[in-house]
Amino acid sequence: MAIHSAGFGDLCLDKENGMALYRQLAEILRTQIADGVISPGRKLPSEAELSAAYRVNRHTVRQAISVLASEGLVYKLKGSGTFVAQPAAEIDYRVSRWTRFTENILELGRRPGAQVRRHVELPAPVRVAQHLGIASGEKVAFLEILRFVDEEPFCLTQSYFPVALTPGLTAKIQRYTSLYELLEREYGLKPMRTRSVFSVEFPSLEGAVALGIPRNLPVLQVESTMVLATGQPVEYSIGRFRADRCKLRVDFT
Amino acid sequence: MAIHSAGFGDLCLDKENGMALYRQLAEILRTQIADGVISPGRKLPSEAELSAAYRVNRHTVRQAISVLASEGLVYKLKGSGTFVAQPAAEIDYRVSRWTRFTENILELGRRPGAQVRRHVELPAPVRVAQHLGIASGEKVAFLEILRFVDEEPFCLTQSYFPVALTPGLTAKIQRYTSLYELLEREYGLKPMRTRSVFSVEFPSLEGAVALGIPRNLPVLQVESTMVLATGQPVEYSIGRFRADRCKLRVDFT
DNA sequence: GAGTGGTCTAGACCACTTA
DNA sequence: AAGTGGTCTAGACCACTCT
Repeated sequence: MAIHSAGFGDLCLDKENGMALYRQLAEILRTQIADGVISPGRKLPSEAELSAAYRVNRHTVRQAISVLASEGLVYKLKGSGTFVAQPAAEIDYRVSRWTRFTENILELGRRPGAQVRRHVELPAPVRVAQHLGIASGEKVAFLEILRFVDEEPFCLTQSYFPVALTPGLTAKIQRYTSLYELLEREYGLKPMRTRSVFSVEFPSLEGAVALGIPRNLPVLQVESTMVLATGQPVEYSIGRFRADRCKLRVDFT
Repeated sequence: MAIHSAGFGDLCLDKENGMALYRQLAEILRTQIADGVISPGRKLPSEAELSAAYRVNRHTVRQAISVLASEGLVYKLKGSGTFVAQPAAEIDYRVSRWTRFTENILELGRRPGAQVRRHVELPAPVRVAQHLGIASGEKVAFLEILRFVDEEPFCLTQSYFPVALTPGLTAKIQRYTSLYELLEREYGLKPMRTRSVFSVEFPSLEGAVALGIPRNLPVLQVESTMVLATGQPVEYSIGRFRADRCKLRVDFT
């Protein structure tokens, strides 16, 4: 493949100005991406091409690209090339007492989706038991759901429910697209969010694969506790959101 | 300097098992750190030592260490060495309608601190004007404050106030340790948080230096709008928290 | 001055994708 | 089969820190 871009002479990098070559190259590429010289989804020149064009070693090129990759600005496909990431139209996701994923996304005029990856009953781990106000080891229903917006992975959620409140939950989940529709129709439960804790974490290997991001891209994690009108805890969940796709908004009304 | 650690033979890395050498080495180091074999604050063996001990090239060692560095597990000091990061005792920071930094930290039994890095009046940028409900270009007081917990950088906050509501703010700020004490005593204002937007961002160069973190470590960003009892916006702020030091908690009471 | 991490080059082999 | 990124080695020079 030929290099289409004009201006790929060799004048560009300056060995004397004190800034490392790879930083200079990263800056050039960052600017070209920002300016749309290489548009989202398009392939960057290969490492060999950049190496030749800027007259630096291929490893120096790799170092430059790795900077951009660690910021999520580009992504690499083995054997295929390095591509400019989609600008990740940001989703303004509301977190409040009553908001639920499906309605939240529909209100934004986008298509919500979900895939149940795991559904089992298990003894409550200590941490989960504490949040649910039950004895450690008591049975809980565990759900792991990967959620999509416009068919793109958006967040991976692990939820725990006391089996006492939601008997048979793991069996019924496949028949619904919305978790909260299920809770209301099958059990007459209307959980209310009572606490959310926001933090930045790096995904597990499995989580990264599910969300379609590299392990070195951080996720926005939200631990939430849901209760009934009586105050009894009904759900403890850990949601891991793709940090490049959303901001989480809380309104203190 | 001699190598103190026992067990630094050469048996460890397996070239055949398919996992890259640098990943294997990263895993070994990660485990040693987790197990306390190398305790926080202590120096890792130098790149040259690791290279010799595990019989791999120094670049392979660097690649392994860079994995850990990008997770904030270790940090490097030029000319000095690579060190295990402090486990960063996590701070449970409450975000609510009325909570303020100083009280928040005092309640946790820790020492709050602050340093005003910038205080100027300037014409409101578009974005700021929108949030404050004023005309773009109208005068606002701009404050940049670096906050500490136990003398360690904790968050960097940029705040904007309409000058009309807080005349002379930038001149008075140096006389107070708590911003909200100032607002109440000098202007009789009791701002209430009405909205917070949480996201993950990478720090600017300057921000990274102030917070004492590398640029490739993400920060937890919180954009907040504060209003008076009348509903009039009085402050728009962007706080960037060290993600390794805190979780932000919201209670929906 | 010795030791450290930071940067750059050169060359090699591999597994994977694409055609 | 050709091209791509992934990994590893070897050797070099630098600026910085420590003592």
